[in-house]
Amino acid sequence: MGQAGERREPTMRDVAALAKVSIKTVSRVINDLPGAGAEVTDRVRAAARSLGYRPNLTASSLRRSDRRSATIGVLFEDLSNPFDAALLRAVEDHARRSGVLVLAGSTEDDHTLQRELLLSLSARRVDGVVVMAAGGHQDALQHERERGTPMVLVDRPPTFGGTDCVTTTNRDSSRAAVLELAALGHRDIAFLGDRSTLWTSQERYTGYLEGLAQAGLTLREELVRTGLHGVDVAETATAALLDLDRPPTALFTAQNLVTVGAMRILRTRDLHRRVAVIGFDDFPLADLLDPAVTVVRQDVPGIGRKAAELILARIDGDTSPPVHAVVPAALVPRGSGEIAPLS
Amino acid sequence: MGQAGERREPTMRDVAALAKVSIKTVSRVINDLPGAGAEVTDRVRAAARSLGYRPNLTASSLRRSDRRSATIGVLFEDLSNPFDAALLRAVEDHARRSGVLVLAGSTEDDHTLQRELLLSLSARRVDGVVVMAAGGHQDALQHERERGTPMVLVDRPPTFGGTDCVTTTNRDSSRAAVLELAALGHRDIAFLGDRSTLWTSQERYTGYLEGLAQAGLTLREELVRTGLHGVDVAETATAALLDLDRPPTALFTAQNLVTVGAMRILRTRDLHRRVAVIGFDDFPLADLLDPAVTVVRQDVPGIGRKAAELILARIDGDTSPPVHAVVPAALVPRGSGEIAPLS
DNA sequence: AACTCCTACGTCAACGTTGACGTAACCGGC
DNA sequence: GCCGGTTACGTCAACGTTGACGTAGGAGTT
Repeated sequence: MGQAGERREPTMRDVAALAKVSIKTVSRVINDLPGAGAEVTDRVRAAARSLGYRPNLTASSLRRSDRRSATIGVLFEDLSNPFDAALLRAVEDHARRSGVLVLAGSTEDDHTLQRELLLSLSARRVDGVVVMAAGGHQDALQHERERGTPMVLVDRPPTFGGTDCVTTTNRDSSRAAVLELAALGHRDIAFLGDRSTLWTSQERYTGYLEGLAQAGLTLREELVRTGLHGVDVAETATAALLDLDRPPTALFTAQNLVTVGAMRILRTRDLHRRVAVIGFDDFPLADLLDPAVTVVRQDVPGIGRKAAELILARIDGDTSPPVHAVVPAALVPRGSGEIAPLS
Repeated sequence: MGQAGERREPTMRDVAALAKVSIKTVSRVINDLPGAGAEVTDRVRAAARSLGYRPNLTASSLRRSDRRSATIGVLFEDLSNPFDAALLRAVEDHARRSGVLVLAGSTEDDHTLQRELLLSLSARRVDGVVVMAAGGHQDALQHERERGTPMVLVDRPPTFGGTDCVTTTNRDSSRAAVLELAALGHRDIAFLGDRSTLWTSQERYTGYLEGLAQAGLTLREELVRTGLHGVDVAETATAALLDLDRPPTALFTAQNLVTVGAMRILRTRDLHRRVAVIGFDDFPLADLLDPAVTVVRQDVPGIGRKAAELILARIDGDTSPPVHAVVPAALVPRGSGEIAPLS
């Protein structure tokens, strides 16, 4: 209520007094429930307007039997990451259309923080949560789910049962990317991945292995670099790969920031037109780089929409069996992935 | 609470019954208030844990005299825009450290939507709001502010009084950018701006005019293109500029998406190494483009921190006069802005 | 005319929590 | 043994709203 005024918020009681009706009648009018005459309805509306009455959803949800707060929690790793931000936006859009608002938080892929945020959301009695699970164990998530909180995981599936999730074709699309590179003649294809505690990293790595196998290539362990959290670390790893006696002629970078780091180093070494790159996850301006970056693009709006649909349905009491929705990703050839090896 | 269990949430009453104390004692223990003995405290804690008790912040805030919901609203234009997303993240971080969560929404620069979202936030009794005002009139914002809701505007100042805001050095930095281009010998410097209803666009345009004047250049009206909302429109406008009989040798692009559109067209016309560009707002990968893009970079974390500090202080009852904080932006020379005109 | 039914209200208690206030037990000092 | 003070509880009402239920009056039916 703050510095200006310090007035008490008008309540239904105040409206009732002004309109000379009972508080219950005000409740009926405000909620468009039957049982209020036309003339009384007008009087109540006028009184509410003149007092600047605003319904109190917290009091209402406390008392109502359904207990809805019309609010969901969204916990992603980092809301400033373009992927997370786009996903949040998609979820928010669909939620808003159902009158549901979004409490958003960044978990930093940290269990403790994720747990604290879950508790904070729970204290505010959100109707459900959409979570990008922090890597490693999911104890706090599982506990929250088992309390009955509707939950949808995005990007990464649960390690426990009974919970919906929405992911993309991590493994299949990774395999396809590697086969694409192999088809151009690349035999030394490196894998640069995010922290290997992340399910997506593991899946993409598995896809990489499958791709190599299917192409009849043998894995060179020293071409695999994981645990690359952020652009800086990815740069270092890329530099190290290029310093090998037999450096890779193509890179499969399994996360957007890793792709950026790799491109940056290739650029500084003037190898960007000679070493092929396919990245997982599209990112803004990938098409404007030199060369434009070939990526596996997730359908972010599609994932967000699906996640929103699922959580809203569960909140509405949908008790059908849990769903693992897989939204297909697509290879977007732009140039960097179409560079053939120097023979 | 959803499909699994359908159990009733345990309340303080349940905990009290199990611990064989009064409900008020449970309240004291849960809130770490004095007046509970050591043995009783242990019993209550044990009971709460065994029942899986979770405090109900909505009930608590309804009853408490301070009425805090420990939640603020954040309404930005588009949460998937990198600038907005980074700002949200900065605000969220600082709020969380004070135990405050963030209800986030995108206004799409639409008054109606902004008004609806404000009402939704108000119904949930948020403690305050941080808003990127939609262009044009600010009636709904002003009304909300006058009700006493603590409010901080970011990126754009209020058209009404008594309200804090945080902006950047739009005009000064724009002038500096134009002077930079002029110093290189550019005499035909175009201005490409976002919708001119936006205060930031106007300020940046004013800075552009000041820069021209200070450099002794005359304004060529046909080199000014505004109302460019989004990358596509910016592309069209850039193409039109380049098709002039006497096209500009330098572009000042006054918003990040506009910069992207301009770079894209310069690239397709192979003019990217001949036409200079300075953009307002940094964006991811600006340093990786060819040429790397010289930009005016806002201190986004600084803006977010300041906004969070202000709103939290106001919520805490700070009644000092309203502040217009200006967080300085910096010119980041990377290459595109250092291209001299062909003589 | 007595009846049922419906509409348009009103009254009351309860949602989960906490502020205000009450009280019994105990402590120290004289 | 009495007083004033403190500690550790408990009781009660209230925050703003709504579900359950009550009731008065009118319309329709028999």
